[in-house]
Amino acid sequence: MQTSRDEAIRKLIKVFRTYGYEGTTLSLISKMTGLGKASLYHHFPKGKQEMAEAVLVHLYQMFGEIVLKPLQEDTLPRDRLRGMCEGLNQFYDRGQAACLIAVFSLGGEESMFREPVKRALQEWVECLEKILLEAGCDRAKQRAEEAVMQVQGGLIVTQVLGDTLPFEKMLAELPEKLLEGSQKDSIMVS
Amino acid sequence: MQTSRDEAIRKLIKVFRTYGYEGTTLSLISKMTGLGKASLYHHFPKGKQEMAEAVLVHLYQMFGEIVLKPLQEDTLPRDRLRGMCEGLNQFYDRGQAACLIAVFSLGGEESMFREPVKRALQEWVECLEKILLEAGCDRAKQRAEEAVMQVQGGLIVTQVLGDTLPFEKMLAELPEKLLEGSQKDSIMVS
DNA sequence: TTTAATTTACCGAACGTTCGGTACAATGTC
DNA sequence: GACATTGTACCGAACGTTCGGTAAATTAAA
Repeated sequence: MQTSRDEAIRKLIKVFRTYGYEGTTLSLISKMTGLGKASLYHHFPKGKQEMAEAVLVHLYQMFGEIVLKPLQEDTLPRDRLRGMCEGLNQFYDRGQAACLIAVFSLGGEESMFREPVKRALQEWVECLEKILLEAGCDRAKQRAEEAVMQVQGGLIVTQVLGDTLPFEKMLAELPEKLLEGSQKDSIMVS
Repeated sequence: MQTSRDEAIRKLIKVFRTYGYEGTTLSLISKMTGLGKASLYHHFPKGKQEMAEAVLVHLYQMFGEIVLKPLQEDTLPRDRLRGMCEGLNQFYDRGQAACLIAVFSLGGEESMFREPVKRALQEWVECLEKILLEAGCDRAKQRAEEAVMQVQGGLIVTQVLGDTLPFEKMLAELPEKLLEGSQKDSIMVS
């Protein structure tokens, strides 16, 4: 049955996000999913690595749906950015859920997730850059990168401090800040 | 004294920064330091945990010296912030070196480094906030938190993309951006 | 000042445990 | 009966840690 695997993946997401790849053990997975080793290896024959890959794919699709999709809508750039920020707040559970891009970036050169993680990050930056160019922003790529930095760092700060407020505040102001000084969407300070 | 404890710590820093706590094995440590396992236990009787703690303490002191100290100088707020950014660029090797605050934030509640890491982050935010208040900034705490987010996220982006440029650009603009709209240190846009 | 005693720094081998992974029989479901 | 799913027992490898012991430096006693 397909549900079982998808259901397992949904639970696996939390484990890998919380403990990282090396910190996630099979017994931990077994405990958190309620599945025995045999069941896990039935659904993921290649073992732990396949589980992590499945989680990565699942989150990648979710990210596209929840965060990137609002950027493709046919509305004002500012509204699209707001849509993305709402998506980010949901996707990262108000900053409480770690980003696998950050978590799986550990391990130096020999990490097996470097490339897909890098591509995902680049895609995000490019999507943002496109909107900012469209809105007439200068240094669009730099702005896009800095927005991604802000979000990634926001996740860390949130988790370390155990407070979701800074993350949500930051997200709320991100669209305005990104468009600051843009030509087609200028802000008049009262 | 052939290999001092401090010398070992200096080499341990890179290992823990690169591989995280769980990803750092004793054999890896042994290889990177050139010390046998028993020698490591001679310098750090409590083992891996003590090594990580020693690294944490060492980096904490270094951070205070290189990053926080410039904030206490007797100059203009903007110059102090510039000093901090120079310190950050050095401390994080242009964004190539991970921050243990982020790396050791993994592991959920049961992580043994949560508290010291949290305190270090709070101290950083408070130092920044003080400067921003002094400079007459509104929402000083929020600005301070967002600056820390920017730096933390910048490290992740740098390491994932393998490009130090975005991090250095971000640092270069951080002081101006932080003081934007402040009363005592306003910026005249030409 | 020689020498004996102690401490310091270091090592590889081995410990018990847990790791990720496998084999296979037993169960459930159609 | 066929096939997906699971529980149990088990594997070699790697984990963090401890062991017994060596070589050299330091200290103490003669």
